[in-house]
Amino acid sequence: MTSVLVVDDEPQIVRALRINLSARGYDVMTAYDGKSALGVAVEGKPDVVVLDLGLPDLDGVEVIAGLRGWSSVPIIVLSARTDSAAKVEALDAGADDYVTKPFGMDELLARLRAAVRRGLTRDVADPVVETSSFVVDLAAKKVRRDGHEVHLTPTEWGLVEVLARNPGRLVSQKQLLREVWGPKHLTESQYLRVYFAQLRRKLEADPAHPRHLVTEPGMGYRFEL
Amino acid sequence: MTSVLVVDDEPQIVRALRINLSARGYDVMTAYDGKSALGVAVEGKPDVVVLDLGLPDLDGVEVIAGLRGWSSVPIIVLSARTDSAAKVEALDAGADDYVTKPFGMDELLARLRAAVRRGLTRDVADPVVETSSFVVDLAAKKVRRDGHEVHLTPTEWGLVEVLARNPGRLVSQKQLLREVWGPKHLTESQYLRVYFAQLRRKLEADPAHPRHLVTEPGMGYRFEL
DNA sequence: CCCCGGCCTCAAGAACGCGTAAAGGTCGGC
DNA sequence: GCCGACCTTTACGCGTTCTTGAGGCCGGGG
Repeated sequence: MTSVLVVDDEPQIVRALRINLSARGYDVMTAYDGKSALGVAVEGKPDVVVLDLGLPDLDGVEVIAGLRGWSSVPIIVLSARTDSAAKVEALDAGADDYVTKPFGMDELLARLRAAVRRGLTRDVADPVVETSSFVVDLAAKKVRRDGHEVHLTPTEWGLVEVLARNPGRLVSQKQLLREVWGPKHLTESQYLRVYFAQLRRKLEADPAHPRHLVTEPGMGYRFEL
Repeated sequence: MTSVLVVDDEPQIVRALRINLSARGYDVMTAYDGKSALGVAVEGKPDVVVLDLGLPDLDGVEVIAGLRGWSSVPIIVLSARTDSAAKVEALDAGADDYVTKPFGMDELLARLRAAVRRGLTRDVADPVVETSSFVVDLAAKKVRRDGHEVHLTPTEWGLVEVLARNPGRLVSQKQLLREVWGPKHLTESQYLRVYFAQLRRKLEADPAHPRHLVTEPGMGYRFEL
């Protein structure tokens, strides 16, 4: 599911976007000021950010810079300012697109699709992730170990998929919970413990000392190749 | 040098763009209709395409489709049509941006820079901050020293993350406490001393004389590269 | 000279998060 | 209605991490 972070201090705009985006199958996160936006972005790893420039706490350019410091997520800027100086500033700070308010929802959605499409083409790398003891085929949704196929339940596969798409990276508990169980179960970290135990029994040579499905206590999990 | 393909059937627009782009160091190619545009694109492999939609021979969407068949080069569409249907159509066909005529040259150039930037950063590595004795990978949340990975606890990582995102800059005690422990612990500067001692033991060659995790007495801490 | 504020170090108990097992609960197929 | 597969929930032992207090060091000011 594609996730969108909407940042705006006007509740009615956030509400309108949430309704429209949710109806089209996007997973919507929201923030009402710049600092919390940065926090949510770190936690949730959205696929695209819709950012209003008139935030109460931080200047829009600062928010863009804060995101660009560590992420290349597409950023679509919303603003009431129509002068080109504002557009140039935002785009040169690292924004991907600039839409002036009032905006047409159709157009925004189209620009959002364009931004997401670009973001995706970046990591359509080889759909097979391989470790020393098992192989994950992301396209076929299959896992093989010693030549034999290992049967995974839907939830187990969901976890493996998210991890295999971020090999070597630390994936936060919240991101796993959001992508596998949905945004309403962000605190059910016990699920993760139960399922990681199962996955290790199925995939690790020594489940008590996992080499590939690694826990980073207090932070998340990591898929080591 | 960055190369731009300008496609428009109005000579004065092509001329204006050629002058402006050349003056800014771009290598400019031109075409006046859709078919030759596709030919020039194949021959010249431009880094970005500026495409007018009102071409004499082909519909704009066809040109976009023709390019997208083999290339993921960024496409910026120019058009006199302001209705959202036209924008949606072009963007969904694979365009990256849509600018309505008449357009401001500053804005077009900024959107062009944004498009080129995206094209370049397509597959760069994770953002890493590097010092002479250790390496911080912000996306993977990893720290390596002498090739070996160093394990950090969540609090330790929180500090390193804030510092690494502000390399060389002085970060006040309050900012560190607020970002790692939250706004209710702004006076617990002892936490910082304890954790900086731990981090120096883990990361510095000579923990008693830190070179990278530097204390600025009475003010805060600084991450020296 | 001594005092004091700010810093570093060390250590120990409390609090937290993890892994594991096993017991309910739900759903669809037979 | 029964059964199996899967998901959710509870409970508990254990290791790690966080917090907290005490003591020592250093430099500036009285």
